[in-house]
Amino acid sequence: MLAEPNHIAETESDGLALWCSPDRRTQSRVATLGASQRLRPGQQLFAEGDRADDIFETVSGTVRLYKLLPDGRRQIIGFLGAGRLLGFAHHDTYAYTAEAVTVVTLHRYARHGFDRLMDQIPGLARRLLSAATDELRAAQNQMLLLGRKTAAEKIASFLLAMEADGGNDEILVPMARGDIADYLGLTIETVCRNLAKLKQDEIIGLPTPNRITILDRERLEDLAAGG
Amino acid sequence: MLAEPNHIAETESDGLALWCSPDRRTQSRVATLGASQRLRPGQQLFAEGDRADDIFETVSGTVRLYKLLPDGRRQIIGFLGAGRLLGFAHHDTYAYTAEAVTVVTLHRYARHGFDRLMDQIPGLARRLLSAATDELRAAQNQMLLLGRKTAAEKIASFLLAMEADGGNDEILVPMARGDIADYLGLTIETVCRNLAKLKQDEIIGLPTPNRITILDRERLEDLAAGG
DNA sequence: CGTGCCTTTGAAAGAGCTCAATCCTGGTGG
DNA sequence: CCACCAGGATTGAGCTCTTTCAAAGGCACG
Repeated sequence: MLAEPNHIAETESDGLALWCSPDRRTQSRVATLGASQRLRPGQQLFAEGDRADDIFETVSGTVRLYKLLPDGRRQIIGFLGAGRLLGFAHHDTYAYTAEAVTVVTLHRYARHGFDRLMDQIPGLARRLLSAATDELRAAQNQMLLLGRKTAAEKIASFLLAMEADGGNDEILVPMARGDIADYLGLTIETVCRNLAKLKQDEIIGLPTPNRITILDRERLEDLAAGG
Repeated sequence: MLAEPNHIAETESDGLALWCSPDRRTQSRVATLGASQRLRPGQQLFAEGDRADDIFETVSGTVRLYKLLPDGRRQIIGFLGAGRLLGFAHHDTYAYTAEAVTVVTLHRYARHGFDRLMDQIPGLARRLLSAATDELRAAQNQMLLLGRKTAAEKIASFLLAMEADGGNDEILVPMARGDIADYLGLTIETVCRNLAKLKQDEIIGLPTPNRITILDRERLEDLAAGG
């Protein structure tokens, strides 16, 4: 997956965080490659199998990445908040579909120009490698979750991973229950039931479907780890 | 995960495939960093949480990478055949445990020397990025498998992914049933039962537990895709 | 103030798991 | 050379967790 669901807040990003070089000339070279874009909820950035001509950087909003089986079963690979890169398959087609969850603003860069940049800017490839390594680690954690955690453990892990913003114990959940289910390898009903259970046990509060408060972090962390 | 289980044959690799540069001076610089090593089945290369001081390259044999939950549940992240890199977390500790499945020979490189190389050899970081991107794609496929495929579909997908060697329809399975189960998010018994079912349906042959022949590739592929 | 979508809750069904017994095979020792 | 043993593989039976199918609730939007 391309993201652990950290940093999914609705904050703005000034962009180009990954390749903002100390060199000012480089910056402008990057900037001229990009075009800004705005998407409504549900709109696609690209679909699995499309020719991968562009690379994207999110500026605000939340994006979901997913793969489908022929019969329509869906696995969400990751959610991306502000300031993340996507579309970075070095092959010729995208390996997954990317859609806006909320209103999304982003930059689009032509891949061929980007390739050139990698040769010209020393350290860029290395910084991207570092980012890819992080995503790989997140993907491995998600494999552990999908393969070996129970529904309750998955939900607890998800909530803790989503919680990365305000510092208080308030989690803003931009995506619908169906997205959470397809991210955790569950059904909508199982997600609902487990959230209801957590609420009933007074581990979380659920003022609205999209706002969750952590009431007992310790027990939530125990659950997430499989305690 | 670090690998789709292609290239798991017992073949030898001449090593350093990823950074064998056209520049001969570079080659020797790399070579002097490395030390050879031989492990018996079950021996560890490193454990999750160890200080990540070294990077490894497999030469022959099969390695398993896995993560554990506190109570012992295990998720195998990937199997590595000959000529693969591992230990390449750019953080200070390994994110998973690596163990020999078969007898394994490998090279060990000091990370700090490797970091220097990345700055000195143009294109090395970029080649590694390309490798990391491939592994990411494999990890995403595995997330789809773990989160959304049935047991039968998982087994079929696994067999097809393992089949990458001889060109004939013979699959050599170096790992035990328990490893397969922990790779697919199943139990040993479910793996056995589904293999037995495939055999009974004359889709595969099972002359010994570690040798599987594909009798009806078409039906196997249908199964793997969720048909 | 409908209408439709998302969420929540209930009841029944089923896929995969657990527990347990048996089978097979390769390595050992007599 | 052959019987014995240990560990992995296989098979069986019952059970559990999650899913499936179904029916309300609730909220936003027109």
